[in-house]
Amino acid sequence: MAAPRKARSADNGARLRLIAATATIMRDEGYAAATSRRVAAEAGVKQALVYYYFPSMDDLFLEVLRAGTEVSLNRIRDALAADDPLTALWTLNSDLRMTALNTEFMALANHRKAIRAELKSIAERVRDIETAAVTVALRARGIDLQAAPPVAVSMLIAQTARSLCNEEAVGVTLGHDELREFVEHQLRTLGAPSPEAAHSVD
Amino acid sequence: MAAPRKARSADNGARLRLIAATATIMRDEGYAAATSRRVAAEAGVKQALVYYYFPSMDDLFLEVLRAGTEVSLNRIRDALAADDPLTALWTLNSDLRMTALNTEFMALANHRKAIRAELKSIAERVRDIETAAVTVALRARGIDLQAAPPVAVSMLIAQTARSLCNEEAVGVTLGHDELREFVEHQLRTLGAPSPEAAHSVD
DNA sequence: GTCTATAGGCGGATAGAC
DNA sequence: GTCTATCCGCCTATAGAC
Repeated sequence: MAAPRKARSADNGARLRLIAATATIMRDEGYAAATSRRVAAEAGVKQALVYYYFPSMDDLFLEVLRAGTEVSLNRIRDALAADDPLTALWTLNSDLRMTALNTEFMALANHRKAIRAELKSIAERVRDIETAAVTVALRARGIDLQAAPPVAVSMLIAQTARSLCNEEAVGVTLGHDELREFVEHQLRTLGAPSPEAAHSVD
Repeated sequence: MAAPRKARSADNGARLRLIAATATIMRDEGYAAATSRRVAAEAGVKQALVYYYFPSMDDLFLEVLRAGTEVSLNRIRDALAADDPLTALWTLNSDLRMTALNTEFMALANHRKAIRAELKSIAERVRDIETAAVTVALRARGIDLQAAPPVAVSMLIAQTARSLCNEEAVGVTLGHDELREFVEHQLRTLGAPSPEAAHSVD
């Protein structure tokens, strides 16, 4: 917090470049490769500057996580405003680009308290947003919310999509076509709001 | 391969202790903490001995993975031989003990070819075993295997259980009760082999 | 099979000049 | 705000004694 945050004063964007560089290296080579020297080089600055902006490397990792959060949350909110929130949820969590970085942070979170707390907070915000969208969608389809709690349906869709991405990232694809087809079939079946339910919402 | 494998000759179990020590440290502090010095200390030997048994630290990581494989596969096979394979699959993958180590290896696999290949091979063997058990269970329940492909059902159950564990490991529990209850309700519904199906198998 | 010793490098972090 | 220079520790890996 001692380091400048929004102070766009004399800073040439080095802070932002450092955050972006760290994310890139973590994604491509793992958190262990994201050293102060490597991220500085990637950002085009000298190593000591890292410690001008961030008290320690752990703080930098935390900032990488925070920087991605608002962007992600907005993407999620936008996507879930679409016609079919259930399919949107599936597509959203099938995005392979975030997978590697997520895995790194999960691994980090297992051993660093600050990362764990931040990740928990983010995960819960995401879940709240996704569950809200699913609630609306299920209600519009006339589905009994007691029998199929929106939060459970939301998690099922999102976690399944993520699991497929995680596996794909390490080259495992056995059964993926079948599971994708199965899920997408269920989504199509639930696809359109049922007529009688549409009335009951009026 | 130059290092002794099953040579129980004059070795006091140092090799096995090194593998166990590495697993412990990876689980507790992450793969980056599993250095030759730390694992040697944990195993009660000197650092250089690590390089007598393993050409490099990466090779040691690989051996940790391999050592766990046979144990795990047997556990899985045993569990799935139970009365209710679907519930067994759910319980099996809800085991919190393996979670942290799995996460470490997933992260490692994203950046090391040898680990990735080994993990892929293991994952596919596990999937084959689990799918076989699910196939039998679904058939016994008279479920249409075209509409619900065993590999998809198997993945859905296993991956959902694992996702819950992964989240729990970082302290996220929002919605877990609802999802567990939902899944377990579905499992109960599918619980007993249906009478007519039982006949059709005769 | 296990050790001591060491080479040579990279790591986090700080002091202080500009 | 960015740099140079530096401290000091830990790392992987090897050589060679016992």
